[in-house]
Amino acid sequence: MSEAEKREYLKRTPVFRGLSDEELDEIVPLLIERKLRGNTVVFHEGDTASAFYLVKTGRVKIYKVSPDGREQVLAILSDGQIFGDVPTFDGGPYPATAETMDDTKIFLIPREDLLGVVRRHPEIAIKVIAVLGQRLRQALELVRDLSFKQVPHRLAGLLLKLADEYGEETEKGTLINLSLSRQELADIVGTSRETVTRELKKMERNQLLRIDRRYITITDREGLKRWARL
Amino acid sequence: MSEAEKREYLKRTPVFRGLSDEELDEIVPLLIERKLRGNTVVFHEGDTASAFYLVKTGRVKIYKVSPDGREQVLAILSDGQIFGDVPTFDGGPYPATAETMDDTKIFLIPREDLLGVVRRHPEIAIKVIAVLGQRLRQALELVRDLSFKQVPHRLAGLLLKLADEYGEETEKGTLINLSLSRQELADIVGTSRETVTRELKKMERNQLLRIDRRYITITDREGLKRWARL
DNA sequence: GAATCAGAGTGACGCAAATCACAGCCGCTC
DNA sequence: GAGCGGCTGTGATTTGCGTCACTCTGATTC
Repeated sequence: MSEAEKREYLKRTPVFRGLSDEELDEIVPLLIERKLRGNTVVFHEGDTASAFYLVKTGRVKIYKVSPDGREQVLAILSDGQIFGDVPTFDGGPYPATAETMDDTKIFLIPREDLLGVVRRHPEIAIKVIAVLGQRLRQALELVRDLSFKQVPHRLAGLLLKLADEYGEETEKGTLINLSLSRQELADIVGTSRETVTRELKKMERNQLLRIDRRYITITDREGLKRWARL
Repeated sequence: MSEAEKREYLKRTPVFRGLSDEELDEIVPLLIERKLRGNTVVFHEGDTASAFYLVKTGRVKIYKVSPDGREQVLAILSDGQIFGDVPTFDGGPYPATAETMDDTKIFLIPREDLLGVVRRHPEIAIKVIAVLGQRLRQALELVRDLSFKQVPHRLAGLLLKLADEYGEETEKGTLINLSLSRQELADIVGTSRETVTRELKKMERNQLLRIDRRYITITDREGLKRWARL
């Protein structure tokens, strides 16, 4: 990938957006490109931070694991999104595990290099604050959902969010263009595979959506919103 | 409160710690002191941020409310701790409600004033990042607990945390020197009042602690840790 | 086309914890 | 001291959902 392309890429990124070309030229040489197969762990929760990551192509999931192996997904990241930011800046361990979901291209910037850049351009710190604030809001929304909403509502809410982010309009309704297994849906919502199956069926029976294998088409968005109690 | 006292106070605060006296002198005049009775709402979730707060005396709880009035407490803050930071820096609405638990003295700094200070002293931004990182880790721990642990373990974990933060050693064990009602404990752990009662009794029966009204003394810390599956 | 295997659907069952419904129990004030 | 209102403790009941134990489906490989 050429320098110029990398620069263009950085401009689409939440932390480096809005920097001048000269500033970006300082960052570009720090980018290290990596290709990863699907289901590759980038780092484990608890590892000490060595780098800051950016997703180029493919999807990366960030999750916590319970002692008995259950997963709670915190975020699924794709093009232009960053991860491993918190530990890079505060020096602590990664608070969750990061794993690729498909074949993926990522960039990484070694921690020390990035800290140098931020020291030289403190205005980046303001952007970082914005990103962390965003993350924190997200995390608190998850807390609210886990604490107050029951599974069917959380699931419906997830589908609506996925439709917004990855939806594609068809004559039947909004097709969620993101191939997730029942287990993956369960890990996001915080429930079991079986319950996802059952609740999806229930929604289908209520004419809210249509299921075809892994593809879900939302046919009644308003109804689904009511179902989600949103 | 005198200027000098305010300066000393700021030095004990996570964001302003480590600043020079001259820098602090710039901040001191921005501090506005407020006395609040117990159970006073400082701001509601969703309000647009007008200021940044610091706790002087008393306790402030930060929490989310469900549509039917249940509360999930995110943090209980006391001397020297700050709140309302995220929205102050990213300009969004407050992500949760803040309410005093007793008669309280707080300081506030209007948003615009604080942003001015940070613009003039970008090194504060680094501190802010550290605080947000800390908050985010905390929030993710809460997610983990809600998602993976069941109520008895969460409750035991809370007691251990309270013992660390507010504990006082006695000959009987560690007395938790913080008067919380069953309902408040329930709101922190994310359960019901009745369940807290029952689970506390269960721990008392198992010789892990002693209950005297609102005062809990932990008599077997190791046992309690095992109970918490920590 | 048989064999294999991961993912998906389904029913039965059990259990943690919420909810409901009361009955004490302090600390108030009048 | 009677009455009152906010916290507690307690049993009975309900329920949401996880778990278990299968079967079924549709790819993939031989």
